[in-house]
Amino acid sequence: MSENREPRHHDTYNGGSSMGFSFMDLPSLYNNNMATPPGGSESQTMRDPNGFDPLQYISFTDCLQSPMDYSAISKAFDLSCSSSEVIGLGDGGGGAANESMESRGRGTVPATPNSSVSSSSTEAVGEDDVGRCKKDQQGKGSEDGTETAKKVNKPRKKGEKRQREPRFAFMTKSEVDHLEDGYRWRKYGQKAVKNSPYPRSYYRCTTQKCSVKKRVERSFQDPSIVITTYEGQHTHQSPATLRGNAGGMLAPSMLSSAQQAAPSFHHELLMQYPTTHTQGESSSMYLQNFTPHQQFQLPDYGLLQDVVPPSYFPRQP
DNA sequence: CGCATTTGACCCGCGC
DNA sequence: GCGCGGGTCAAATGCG
Repeated sequence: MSENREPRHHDTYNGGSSMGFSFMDLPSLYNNNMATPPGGSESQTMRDPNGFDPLQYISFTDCLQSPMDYSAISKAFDLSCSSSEVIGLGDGGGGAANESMESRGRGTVPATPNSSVSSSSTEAVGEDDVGRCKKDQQGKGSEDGTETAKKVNKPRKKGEKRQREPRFAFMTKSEVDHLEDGYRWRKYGQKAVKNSPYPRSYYRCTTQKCSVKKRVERSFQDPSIVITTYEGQHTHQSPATLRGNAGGMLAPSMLSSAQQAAPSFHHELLMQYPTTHTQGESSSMYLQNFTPHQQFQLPDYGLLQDVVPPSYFPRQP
């Protein structure tokens, strides 16, 4: 079927400003609007009058490149936040994160290189596949034929919670849902998102042994914004990188120039925030002081609320 | 023909 | 315990 499978709803683009601002607008955006974190008395971190250094922003391809190292990411964020708006919070394990956000004076960003993964992943990496093995087992187990009704049944050990890989989410302003990041992805699912007209798509890296997944969702508040959440770490190099950046992929090294020229890169990275998300509790690193531009005020944040605590979004009166 | 996408069904965790 | 929502599977289908 060639019907446009992606409910793009161009008509709902909030006309004025689709593609209205770019990378370079971010700093001013922050400086202007992010002074008062919701729920917080006031912020202090965001002064960077002219200090926006694009190079301090890592691209998502950066993050995904090769053995993605979340500690590196956290460092990168450390960089960013020291100069502006993104703050990595030491995880502290689950619920502590929220608390620490509220209570702890920010600005001190504990460089906790391990924190992003420490809390949850002992075996998570590379083994998302609690589900995979289940399939094997199921395949063998269901040979008696009694399983017809249950296609998916997961012999997961009791008491063993599904392990979540560290997640890393980005907001990009893009016309296309599926951002070209140099890796090959296979779509394995799509779900309607509650309170949103836009579906969420689920992708998995097609490379063997690589269990990285990503979710792509369009903000219904601002349809021009795509929220991409990566989960897991690539165990390989980006195919596009290996091919010498063929295919129009944006290599990390190209980012800075991309910021200036945005060549064929039709999405603009607006925001990124790493997170480890362990089933039900966001933790570790949050975007802080994220007082979005009007455009980002999302009553229902979809994926965002998954990775960013609600208190980080402005409440609408 | 092989690979990617679509889509309905199913499982799981969580809140009530 | 039940219902809901999120996440995943896999058969069917489409496409190059």
